[in-house]
Amino acid sequence: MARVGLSGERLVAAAAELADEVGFENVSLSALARRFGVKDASLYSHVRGLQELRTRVALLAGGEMIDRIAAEVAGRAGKDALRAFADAYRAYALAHPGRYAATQIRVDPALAADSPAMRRTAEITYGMLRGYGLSEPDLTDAVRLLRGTFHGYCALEATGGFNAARDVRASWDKAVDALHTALTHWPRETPGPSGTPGASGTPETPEEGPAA
Amino acid sequence: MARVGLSGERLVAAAAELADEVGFENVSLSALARRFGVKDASLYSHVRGLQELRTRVALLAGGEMIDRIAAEVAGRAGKDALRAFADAYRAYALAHPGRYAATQIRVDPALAADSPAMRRTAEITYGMLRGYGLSEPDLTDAVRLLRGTFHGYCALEATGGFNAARDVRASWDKAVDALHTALTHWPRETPGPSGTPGASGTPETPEEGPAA
DNA sequence: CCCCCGAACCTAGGCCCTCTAGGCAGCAGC
DNA sequence: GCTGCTGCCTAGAGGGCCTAGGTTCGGGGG
Repeated sequence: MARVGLSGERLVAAAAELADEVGFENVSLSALARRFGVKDASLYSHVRGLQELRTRVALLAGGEMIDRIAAEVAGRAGKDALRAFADAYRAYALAHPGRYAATQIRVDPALAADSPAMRRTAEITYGMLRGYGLSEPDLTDAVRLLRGTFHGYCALEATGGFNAARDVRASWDKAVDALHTALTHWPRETPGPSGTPGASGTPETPEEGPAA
Repeated sequence: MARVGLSGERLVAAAAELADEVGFENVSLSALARRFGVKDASLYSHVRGLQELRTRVALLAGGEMIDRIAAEVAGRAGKDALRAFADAYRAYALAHPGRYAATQIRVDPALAADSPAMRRTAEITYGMLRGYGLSEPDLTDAVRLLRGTFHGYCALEATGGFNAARDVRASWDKAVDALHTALTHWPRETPGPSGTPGASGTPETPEEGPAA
């Protein structure tokens, strides 16, 4: 039979495309094999199974996403950087819903920890926040707030959670503005009576990026 | 054979429990039937299929969730109400991960629109924001920001997205504080040159709740 | 009390999916 | 041209969703 020239990379790339078309949870090895004109059992020489395929798509998408974000954030600071980050994030999530969904799966922390995408994401996120003059643990708290808001907003928008007539893009701009004011007026530790312990230590393990 | 006494309600309730145990995406009709000591084909007299089961679990969970939230928010206003809402939201999401995941699936908008849970969620959310003195379209924008942040934060926490050593609960408190300051310093329309149209009309279709 | 009828549960089977075991054929190097 | 690796194959087990049609249980009317 004519050899198609399968490889792990080609499978992962095709799976990412398929995910954007039919949804991440609907990518199946069968469908992927069909797309290559090949039997599903043939894929197992290149990919250990569905799970490995999924995590490889997740890492691919995480890398793509942080590259786009980094390109937009580069050279900007403060509110400009925040807006660039936010818009690039949302643009990727909307343009590549399947890949974006992939970035949200649970991945073996050890495997994720030494993925370059994660390291880059952490660097860029923390770097973007440096202009706001926060220090640990507020930095980590702010990163979590941003990641949560960006993800939740895009997830709700993608699943049709926003039904009101209001334009989503305009709402998004306002949300980013609101996050900016939240960051500039960040609730500092007011040393009240018996304040929280709040270990203001070193960065330790930085918060990671979308490819969790 | 001994009749087990199946019914749509019992199936949905059991599916919700199963979802909390094994994850929402892992509830299968087969597993549900097994749990009742019954063949999977027997479930089709009570439930049209997997999809209907899922959306019924989603509506159940949405109702439970907004009930808990309403109980906590009742009698509070301003920042107290926000904190009560947020904490009840997160508590439900962490205590019932499967049910919570169910609330995030895409549901037929027509079906969702006349679900009492959705109406209640919209009422309570908008009511909670009334103290911040916002008017449309800022109200809708603020609702979207809150929903996005709450959902994204809980989703990331649930899927293990927060790896840093920082206590998540403390981060959450800070995030809610930050949202409060964002709401109190909400970016108003500064009528600059050629400002956005910004139809400041009536509430129209209010934003709906977690049971999207 | 009995019968009867509808509902509750069953078996059988089709289709799709994942994954394993083992076979054959095309391409590289000798 | 031969050899051997490996890319792709067939065969098959196991599970999930769902339909069609059979059987038996339980309650209500005669």
